[in-house]
Amino acid sequence: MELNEQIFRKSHLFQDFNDKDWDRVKALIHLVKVQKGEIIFSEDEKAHGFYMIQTGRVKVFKLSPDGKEHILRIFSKGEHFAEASVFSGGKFPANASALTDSTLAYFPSTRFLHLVKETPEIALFMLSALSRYMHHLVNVVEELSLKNVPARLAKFLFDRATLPGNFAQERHRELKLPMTKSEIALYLGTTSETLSRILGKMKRLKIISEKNKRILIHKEDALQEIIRGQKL
Amino acid sequence: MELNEQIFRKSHLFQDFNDKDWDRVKALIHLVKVQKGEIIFSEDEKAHGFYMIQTGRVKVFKLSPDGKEHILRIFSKGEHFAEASVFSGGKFPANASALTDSTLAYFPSTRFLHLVKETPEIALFMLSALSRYMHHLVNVVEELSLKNVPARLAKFLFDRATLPGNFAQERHRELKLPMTKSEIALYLGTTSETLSRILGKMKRLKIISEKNKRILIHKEDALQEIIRGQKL
DNA sequence: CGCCACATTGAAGGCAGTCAAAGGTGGTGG
DNA sequence: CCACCACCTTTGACTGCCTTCAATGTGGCG
Repeated sequence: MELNEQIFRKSHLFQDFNDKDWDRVKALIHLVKVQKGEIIFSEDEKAHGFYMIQTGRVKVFKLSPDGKEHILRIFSKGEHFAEASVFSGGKFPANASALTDSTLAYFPSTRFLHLVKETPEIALFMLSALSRYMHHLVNVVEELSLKNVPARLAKFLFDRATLPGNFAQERHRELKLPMTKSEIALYLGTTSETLSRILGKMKRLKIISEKNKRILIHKEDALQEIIRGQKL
Repeated sequence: MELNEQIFRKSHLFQDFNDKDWDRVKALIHLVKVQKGEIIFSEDEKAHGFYMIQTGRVKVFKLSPDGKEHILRIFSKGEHFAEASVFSGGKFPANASALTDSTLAYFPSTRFLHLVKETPEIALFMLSALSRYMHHLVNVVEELSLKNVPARLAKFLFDRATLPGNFAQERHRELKLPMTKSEIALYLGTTSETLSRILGKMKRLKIISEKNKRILIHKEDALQEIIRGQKL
C-alpha cells in the first residue's frame, strides 16, 4: 500500500497546486487502510483531521436514537470528507464507515491548519469546496421538506443519468445504479419498501425500465413533471 | 441611515481585526435598506456578494414548485448570510427576504475575495463560520429525515431554552419565542396547524406552559424523551 | 444445492398535511 | 379610546402518503 499522488493532485482541492505546495501537503498525509464495514469515525467524537479517498467507498451517515440510518453522502476515489470539522474545531457531526475495503489519506487538523495559514490559496480552494457542499446540503433540506418521495427519487435518477460520463446524445438516458436499492432508500430518506413500490409504479407507467442494475429513462418529461411535484 | 461600525467589529468574522484591516473591510461595504417583506435575493440568481445585518431580521428560505416555504434560518443583528455563494462563485441556493425593515451591509464578491487573498485570517474565520453552518445543516437534514415533528419541536424548544443568556440555574427552563408560531412551523418544516396541535398536547401533559410569548419547560426529562423519539 | 442478503408485494395503521371556520391579538386611524 | 382590520392562532374533520410488519420472491456465491 502506498500513496497514489495522482489521485490527490487531480482532486479539486489540490488541482491548482504547484510542486512545492503539493510537497508540503504530501508531508502531512498518513495513509490509513480500513476494511469493509469498519467505522472511520463516530458522531460527537472529537474531530482531529479529515480524509481523502485513494481507493474504495465510504458512507457518511446519521443515526437516530432508535438506530435508523440516513446516508448523508457516499464518497469515492478522490473525494474528501470531514474537512469542515477541521475548522470548526469541534466534533464530527456524523458517522463514517467504509462500504468497501478502502485506503484513505488522513490529514491531521493541527498540521493542516498550520499549512493553510501559510498558504492562502489553500484556504480559498477549501472555501470553494465547502461552499459547494453547503449548496448541496441546502438542496437536500429542500428536497426532504418540500418534496415527496417520488419527486426525490425522480430527481436522483435524473441527476445520475445526466452526470458527465453518461451519454446525453443517446435517445434514452440511462444510468447505472451506484449502490444497492436499500442504500438508495436510506440516501433518499425513505425505506426500501417504499422505493420498490415507486420504482414499480414508474415501470408500469413506462417512464423507466430496468435491466441488470441499469435504469433506462423512457419519458424524461414525465420524470421532470414528477420532480416538479406532479403526483405519480 | 449610517454605518454602525460597532456591530460589525463585534461579529466573529471581524472581531480580531486591527484598525488597519477593519478600514479595508469598511471600504467595501455598501449599506442597503430593505423594507419588511422585500426580497433581498432569489434562488438561482447570480450571486454577487454577501450580507451582514446592522438592524432588522432576515429569513433565508426555499420554495417548492407549488409555493410551499421552508425557512432554512432566520438571521438578525451582526449575523451574515450568503457568504458561501461568494466562494462557490455560482448562484444563490435559496431566497432571502426581510422579516422587518432592515439595514444590511453588503459586501461585493470580487472586492471581498481580493481582500481575503491578502488577509489569511479572514479566510480562516470564514472557513470556521461555514463549517459551523454546515454542521448545522447536517443536523437539519438529520432531523428532517429521522425525526417526527414533536421531536423537532422539542429539540427546538430545548435548544432555545439552553442558549447562553437564558438562566440555566432557574428551576424551570424558559424561553422567549423568537418568531411567530407560523414562522417556527416553517422553520421546522411543518405547518402552523400541526405546531399548534403539538404545543397544545404538550401543555395538556403539563410538559410546558405558555405565558405571553414565553414558554416554560416544566418537565425537561419528558422533553428529552420526545427528542429521542418517544411518542407524544 | 442451499444459504443469505437484497428485493418485492400485501395489508394495516398513523402521522401529518389540507381545507375550513372560528377565536384571538396587535396596530391603526377615526 | 375604541372600533376595525389584518394577521396569527387554534380547533375540527378528513385524506393520503408513507412506514411498519410480515411473507414471499430472487439472485449471487461458496
